[in-house]
Amino acid sequence: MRVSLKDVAAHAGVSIKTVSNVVNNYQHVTPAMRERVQRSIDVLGYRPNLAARHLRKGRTGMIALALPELGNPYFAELAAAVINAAAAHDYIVLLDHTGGRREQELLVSQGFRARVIDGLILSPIELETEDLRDRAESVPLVLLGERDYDLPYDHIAIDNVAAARAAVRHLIALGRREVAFIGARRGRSEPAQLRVRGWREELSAAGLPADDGLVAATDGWGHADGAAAMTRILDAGRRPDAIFAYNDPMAIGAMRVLHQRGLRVPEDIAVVGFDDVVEGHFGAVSLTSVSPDKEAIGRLAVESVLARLGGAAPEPRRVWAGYRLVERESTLGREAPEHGAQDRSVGPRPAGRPAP
Amino acid sequence: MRVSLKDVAAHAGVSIKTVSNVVNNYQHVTPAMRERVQRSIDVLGYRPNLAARHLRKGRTGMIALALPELGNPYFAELAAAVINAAAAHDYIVLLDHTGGRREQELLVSQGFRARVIDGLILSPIELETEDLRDRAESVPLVLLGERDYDLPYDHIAIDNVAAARAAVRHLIALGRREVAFIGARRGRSEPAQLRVRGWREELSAAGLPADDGLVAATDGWGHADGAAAMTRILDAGRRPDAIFAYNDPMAIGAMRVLHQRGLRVPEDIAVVGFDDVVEGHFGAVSLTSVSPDKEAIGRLAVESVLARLGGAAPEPRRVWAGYRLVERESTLGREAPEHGAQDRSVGPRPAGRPAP
DNA sequence: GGGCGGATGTATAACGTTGTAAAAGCCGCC
DNA sequence: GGCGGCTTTTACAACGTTATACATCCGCCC
Repeated sequence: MRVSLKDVAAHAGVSIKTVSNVVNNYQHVTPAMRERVQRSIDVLGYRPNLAARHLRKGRTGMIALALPELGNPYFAELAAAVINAAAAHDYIVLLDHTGGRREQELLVSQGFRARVIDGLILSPIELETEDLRDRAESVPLVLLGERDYDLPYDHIAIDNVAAARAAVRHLIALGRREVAFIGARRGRSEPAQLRVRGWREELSAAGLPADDGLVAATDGWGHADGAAAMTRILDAGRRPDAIFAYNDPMAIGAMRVLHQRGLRVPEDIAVVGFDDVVEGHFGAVSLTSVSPDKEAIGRLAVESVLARLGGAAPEPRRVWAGYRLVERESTLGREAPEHGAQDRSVGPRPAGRPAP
Repeated sequence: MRVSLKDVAAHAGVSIKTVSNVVNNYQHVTPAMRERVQRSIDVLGYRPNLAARHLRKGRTGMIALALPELGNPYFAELAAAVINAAAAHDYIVLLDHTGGRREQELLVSQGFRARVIDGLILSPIELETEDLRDRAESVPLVLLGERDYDLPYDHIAIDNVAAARAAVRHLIALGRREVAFIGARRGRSEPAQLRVRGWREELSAAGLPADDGLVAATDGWGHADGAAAMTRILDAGRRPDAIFAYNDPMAIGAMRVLHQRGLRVPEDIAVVGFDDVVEGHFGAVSLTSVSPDKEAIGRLAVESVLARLGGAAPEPRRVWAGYRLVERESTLGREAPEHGAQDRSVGPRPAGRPAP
């Protein structure tokens, strides 16, 4: 059986609490005593029982991170960032995936999946404001991502409208005049709304068309959805000279269709994605993309959750992490594609802390 | 504060244990009593404290899954499979990433990262047999992946040698005569060894060259490593007519280099990857790949861990999950690339349970 | 030398749950 | 009516930890 404080105490000939004091680095322990106890700890191979500690302290040392899906590399990279940030605070992350389904998101937000957690970081897709309004759950919640809620929860995101505008501005600066948007989700009120808005605003500001025929709604947000949307646009007879996609997988799916139709990227059609996932760096044509500062998002999310532990209730705040537009071959201007070229950054890097 | 069994008991006018019995669906509770207690539970909104339950029962209901990295979509998809399989047994998964570094893997295998778990599923990269031999940790361990250990732990994997042979056989059947291997890790004894062996065996069996000049060792296993390896092969003056890569990201990195050098896939060089990640389906040239049955691997891993809980110690076993070779454009034969073509399966689907 | 205060160690009671054993209630039967 | 055998409920003791309050020790000052 596992060795407990009691065993160590017996072995060292001291009280249980003294051992506990050593384990917890309590200040008033003589060096001699500390060493003596430590020796017993080492000999017996004592390791604290976290369940007991949790019970006693009322905290578990774990936070949950609920993402739509792990298959999307953006979320996988984000998860890695959160895990690292949490580890820096001696916190463990419990990962959950909702599939972006409202039902699952609701379940998670109400704590049914994991009732062992001190806090929850949730990246919702379909969840509506009302779903969260009557959340009868005391576990602190921090929201992530593009959805825009008017609710008393911390929300970490990049400025999606500004980022989308930067992407479209870049396309316009290249001389593109007909910029299609791929990926506003079909039949949903909110998601992708901010990126569509940025797209529309920037085009309007430049006096360019932003009609509905240029927006391709989709059911999901994967490669296949991007490919389907691109197919639909072309089959409808439109020939945009630029694409702005909701995320990188959709952009990549769209580029495959363009390739198959014999359209050249970027000569015939320039493409910009969103998320800057590694996959986009290594296609036959590398992908220009909006690159959110994932490290910052992860760090800020963890800090926000932890700041609300133990009943502390700071004013809810919206935190903006940084982003930048990374230009690659899919939007190259006149110059020939150059292998090994440095990434160039463009556009604002607002709020949050500066990226490393 | 949160409501406990005691509060419910007081509210319902019964003993604590009776409430506990209701919560746990204990058999001998009269319907009347059950309803009365249930009503109090509902009114007060009672939810069990898992920390206390864990302390009492000695189990936590959590298993850890330690993977090299989440950024690789194969591992992300595998993680999703494990999470689902665990959920089916009311188990929660705690995800950890080791970066494939021996030090981290050692730490995880010895339970230093998370000491709250009932079991551990570990996918090692650098860990050596000796590292595990003197593991002084009572938490059940199940191994995943290509490494081949002679140790008393369950090991879930596909038959890497056979799978590699199937991939190379496919290339040979297409008439390819010079098949390079990308991705044997540099300076390591074991990893990728099985896939290299399968590659070598199949080539030898066909009387084709399998010399060291056709093997490109790499430091990592990402896109960039694949690209670098491909560059090195070409710069060394070799002109293989086929590539077998350790995994899909490396294959994709290699294909980008081929594209930049003006070599056509599959006409000049056919490419086969390993893992069948979604990303490979949507490149300009879609990627033929060995597709392990990730669902089965996840399910088998969870079942193996859970079977060892509570001191049960079944005979250690090696379990083989199924796989198949999915042909796509990167190895198309004479036919022109055909959009929307059905995936074709080739090769064995051994052991494990059949895939759905 | 008695008292005082800070530093150090200890006994005990929680935290919320479940297993054990015993008590209480119920039934039919002699 | 009492008794055995069942079902249902209860009391109590763990599980391993930490917080609280108290006991002890030491040196120091008046």
